[in-house]
Amino acid sequence: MKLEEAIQSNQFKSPAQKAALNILYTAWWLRNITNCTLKEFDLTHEQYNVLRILKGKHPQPMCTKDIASRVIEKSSNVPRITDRLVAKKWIARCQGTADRRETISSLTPAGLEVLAKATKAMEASIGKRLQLSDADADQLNELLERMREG
Amino acid sequence: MKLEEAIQSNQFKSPAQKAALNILYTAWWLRNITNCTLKEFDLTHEQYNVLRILKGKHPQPMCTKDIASRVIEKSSNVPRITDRLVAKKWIARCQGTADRRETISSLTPAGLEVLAKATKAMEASIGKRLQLSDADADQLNELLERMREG
DNA sequence: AATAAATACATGTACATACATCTAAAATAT
DNA sequence: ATATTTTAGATGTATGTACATGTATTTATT
Repeated sequence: MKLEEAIQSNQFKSPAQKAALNILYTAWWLRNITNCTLKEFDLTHEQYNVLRILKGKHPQPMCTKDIASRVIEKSSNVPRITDRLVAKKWIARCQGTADRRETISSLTPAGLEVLAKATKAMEASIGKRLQLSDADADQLNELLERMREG
Repeated sequence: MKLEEAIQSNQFKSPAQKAALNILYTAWWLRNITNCTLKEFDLTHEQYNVLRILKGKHPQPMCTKDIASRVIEKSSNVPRITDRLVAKKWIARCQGTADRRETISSLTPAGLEVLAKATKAMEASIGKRLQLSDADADQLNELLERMREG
């Protein structure tokens, strides 16, 4: 859907302002697709992201600060997201031994399993909905990074 | 900041997957700038957006459904956002007369005033932080819309 | 060693999202 | 005219964001 249709407006102050709205709308569109896909696994977009981050170091555990440095939304409250993953027994948490201020999290076997299933579903759904050639994606990445240079 | 630095990772499955993460991160970056700018006006990004939508029809009022059709995040709970704007006396609400199911909102003079000040601050802050030529912005808009075609 | 500063993270609050359910009113069907 | 369906939006709950503050622990200072 065109942005103009999506937000019922075609009055933009500049191409850059339209691009800003377009990015915000596209981010919502992406989150919506992923949340729909993840719902059957009782996972939210953010919880899935934390599981993926933990997978990146698995079988090594990670402290909360390291997880936080890898999440996309930098104001995420990681302790609360991990609370919910602990409640579902997908991660295990304990106090750090070297530094006892740290809280150490690691994937459980059940966590690994749900992550594998969810990732498979995500790839199928993203592969279907997100039609973008490698060349276009590269160009998009370059423009986004140029935008944030300011 | 490059995406790789921002999320401490350079392991992307494809350019398209990187683009998806890049859009989510850039959306957070944009919301962060706007929230910082709007804070001195006691406005959030979403409240500001609703004020702007109302301005588009002002001095005509709008019903909740029409506002909802214009917001960027399509799962926004518009009645609750307008609740807060009413509490700050920036919009006035009443029941519709032609269709009594509708709730009609309109900007108050104080709402118009805060919106004008906030818009000025937003333009200054966006103008400074968002360096993107018209040609780049046009290309970005085209790529984002192509991405959502799927 | 004792004190001060910095760090890791838990916790509290206000606001927003995502989604389900409820109520009143309008539109439609019978 | 009455009953049914649809629509507008209010409301409830769980989750997440944004940000401030509190607490335990470690590091740095004196």
